Amino acid sequence: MITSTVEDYLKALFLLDPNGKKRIATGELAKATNVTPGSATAMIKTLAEAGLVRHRPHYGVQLTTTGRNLAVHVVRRHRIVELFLVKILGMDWGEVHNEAEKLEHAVSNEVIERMDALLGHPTADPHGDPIPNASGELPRRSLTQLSACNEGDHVSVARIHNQDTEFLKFAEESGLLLGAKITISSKSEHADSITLLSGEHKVTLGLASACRIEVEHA
Amino acid sequence: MITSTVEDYLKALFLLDPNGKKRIATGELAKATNVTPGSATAMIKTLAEAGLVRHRPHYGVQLTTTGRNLAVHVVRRHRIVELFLVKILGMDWGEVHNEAEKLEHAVSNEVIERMDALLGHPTADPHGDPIPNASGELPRRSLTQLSACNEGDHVSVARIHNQDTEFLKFAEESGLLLGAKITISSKSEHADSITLLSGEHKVTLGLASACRIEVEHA
DNA sequence: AAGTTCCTTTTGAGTAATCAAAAGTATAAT
DNA sequence: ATTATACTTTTGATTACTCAAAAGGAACTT
Repeated sequence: MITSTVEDYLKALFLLDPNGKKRIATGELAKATNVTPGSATAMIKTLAEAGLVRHRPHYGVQLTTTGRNLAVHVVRRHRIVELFLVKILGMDWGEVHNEAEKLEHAVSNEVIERMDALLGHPTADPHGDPIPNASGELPRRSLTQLSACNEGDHVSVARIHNQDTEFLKFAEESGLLLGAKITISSKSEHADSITLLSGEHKVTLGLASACRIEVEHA
Repeated sequence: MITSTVEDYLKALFLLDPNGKKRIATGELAKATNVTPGSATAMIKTLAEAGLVRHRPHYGVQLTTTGRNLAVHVVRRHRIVELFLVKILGMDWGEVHNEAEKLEHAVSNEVIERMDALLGHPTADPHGDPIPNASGELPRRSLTQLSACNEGDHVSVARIHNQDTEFLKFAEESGLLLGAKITISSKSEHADSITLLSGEHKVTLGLASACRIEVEHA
């Protein structure tokens, strides 16, 4: 039986490495799923027995094709639900992540496909995260991390890689909404910061935050 | 912690006796929740310790005010979700019950209140079952069981008390949809059946089925 | 090569739920 | 008043998780 706990572990593995190339450390998985390393080891064993992951002790773990397929559909459900909550129910994009964490395990395929149709088969959720299609394929976009942009670049915000409600509130107040057109006014590796103009707003971000924002060149 | 299993037991108790007057037998509860009597006994103990039910061994169990309050909100979530699935996502009314069984434990208050508003604060779900309001009060309607109607009565279908997908499909095909205007053409206690006219359709029902349909006099 | 550190795995124990089957209780029937 | 029946409760075991803490393995430093 695929419990919702199992779905959470699979999803975590997928999000830690969407391409399925790396080996994931037990501790990394434990951190991502908010359990102790011992719990992660135990679950990895269960997943390996079910053929959902490959595991070599003290080396690392990796999704199998079956495991990846399940994981990608959990992510699809999560992201469609998020978009649905924002677009149809009018919820705040900062609140919907936690809500979707629960719903992703409860909604059926039928409901997801109907939401998908109602939303016009979207390719990205309210944070700009790509929505896998019904066959489990991820749409490809060529995005750049904001931290990699240079002075004078004109770009638009395409993805905000941070589920923290407080950060999202800050982003919103700074005019860093999805699709916002911004100009890089200065960048300093030494000061570890980047300053940009977004409409009326002048915002300075640390590079650690800036690398969680992805942009599209105009 | 109120687990979704606890919610299911509370909901079952509520549905077995919405007014909270009767004492419910362990076996009845076990049947309603699809567990063995032993499991029900164990859970009753847990619920009693949490102050959600009153229990006297070998006598019966009853919701406390706290328990009833939780239960009524589970029912509210269930029925709003059902209506939402039919009205907004266009699903078949026969399919939505099982879907809602899962979602009732996963949707937050916030989502429910938004769905409620989107639906225009409805008072009944797709089966005609009353939707408790946000304070937990059930709307009152004076309905009659179809089985209690007499020859010549003109009534309209107001509630279908049966969650079985097959029965609902049959009802739909027989023109027994919510709001349908029907005329009782004959009734026989001996034959245990009632015959009615619904538009073009002439339908004969056993009284056992007929008492699961409630109607409103015109 | 030995030691230290960091990470992973194992072990033992707990919680929340389940079932099957044994034991107990209440009611109704003789 | 005893017995039969029908239901309820208890008991013991199982599953799917969880954690804390002990034990083990890999790799880097000296």
